Amino acid sequence: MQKKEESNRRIIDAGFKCFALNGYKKTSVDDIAQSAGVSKALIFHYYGSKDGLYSYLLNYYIDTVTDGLQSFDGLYKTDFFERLEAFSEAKLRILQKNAALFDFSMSLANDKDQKVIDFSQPGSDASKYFDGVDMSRFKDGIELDYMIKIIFWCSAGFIKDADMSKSNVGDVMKEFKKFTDVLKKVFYKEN
Amino acid sequence: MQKKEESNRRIIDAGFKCFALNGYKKTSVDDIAQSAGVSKALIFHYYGSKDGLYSYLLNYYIDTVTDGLQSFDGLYKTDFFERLEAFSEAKLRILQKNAALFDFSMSLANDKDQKVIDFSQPGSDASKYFDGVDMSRFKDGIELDYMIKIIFWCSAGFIKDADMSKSNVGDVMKEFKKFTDVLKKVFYKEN
DNA sequence: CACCTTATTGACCGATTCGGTCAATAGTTT
DNA sequence: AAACTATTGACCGAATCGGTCAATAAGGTG
Repeated sequence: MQKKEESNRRIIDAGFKCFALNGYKKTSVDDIAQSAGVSKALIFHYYGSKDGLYSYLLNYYIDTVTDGLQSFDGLYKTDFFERLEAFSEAKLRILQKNAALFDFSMSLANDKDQKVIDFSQPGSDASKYFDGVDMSRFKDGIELDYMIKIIFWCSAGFIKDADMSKSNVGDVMKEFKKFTDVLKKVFYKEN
Repeated sequence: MQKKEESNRRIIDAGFKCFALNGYKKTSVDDIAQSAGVSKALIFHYYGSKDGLYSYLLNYYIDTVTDGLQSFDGLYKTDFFERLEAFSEAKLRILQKNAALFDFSMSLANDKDQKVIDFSQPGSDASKYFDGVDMSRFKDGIELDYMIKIIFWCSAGFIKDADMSKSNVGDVMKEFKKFTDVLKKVFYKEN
């Protein structure tokens, strides 16, 4: 009887989606139950309370991201774009496990509910994943900070537009590489 | 007695902010009243109902954007970046009137409430403001679509990061021009 | 088939919040 | 102080909130 696991999976997905969309306070258990296509009573049966479900989801999210990035194996790459691609792919592979995880992670920073603030970890920022990168290949005539910002705006825009649901990580990364190739071509010195 | 106008102004600001944050259904009149620092009764006294306030805000938003873009005077510019700058500045000047307007406009697309869908206009897309632009100055070796996407991702990122509250439009545009200069330098043919 | 176990639900609870009303109050002008 | 306007606290019935529980539906096993 693996019906239980599927119901549970749907509750988790719906929970991430709803909490990401409306925050802790403005999300009702009824919302999640309806989104999951499951009775409200079942959610309380599994998680005891709204708090219980939220705590579970938050830990689930933290564990997933931590585990995923712990195995990040791109730190040996010194080329900026190779590192960016490796990091983006690692992140995408994590988020692919659950499409709503990404929205949920974005919503944590905006949720003003004390319950969320108390739980929230001091955000795993991306900067530490870019230590020891070789910046000397960037063009000299253009301010480096601006190029970096442009690159990260593009990454954010790409990941936001990317349709993660229907395509696999490999395809998405192939498309992403086309953009980094353009950026590399225009931002790196010519030689 | 212009106290009335200030209270009204605060209700409008708070209304935009709250509706943008949580959508129509998940926003309570109490939320708006608290955010505006005003009693709930006053809101009903001015606007009659939650519907009434929302309709007023929606029309206010539509009128503001329509009026603002009607006077857009950059259509004669054929250079892509000059047109982009002119369009961005026009948009910024509109949004500067009310900081919450921008968030509100973004939220309209996401609000699934039927009340919002019924009211919502068919979004004033930016594409028609880029007719007749000269694309021949872009480099030949790079796919044009990718460059365009990159440029618009950067615009979105910039406008999202920009702190509209403390600085005036002129300063923000000066900073924006630094970025378009970088993009122009790397995406235009050299001559 | 009957029997047992597990998964799931509809109906319900008291408490809170919802949109909305209204008589009373505070502030300003004359 | 009288008159008027702006604003509010207290309150309404209805809806929704988080949460409970007995009943049921749905396998698995003999």
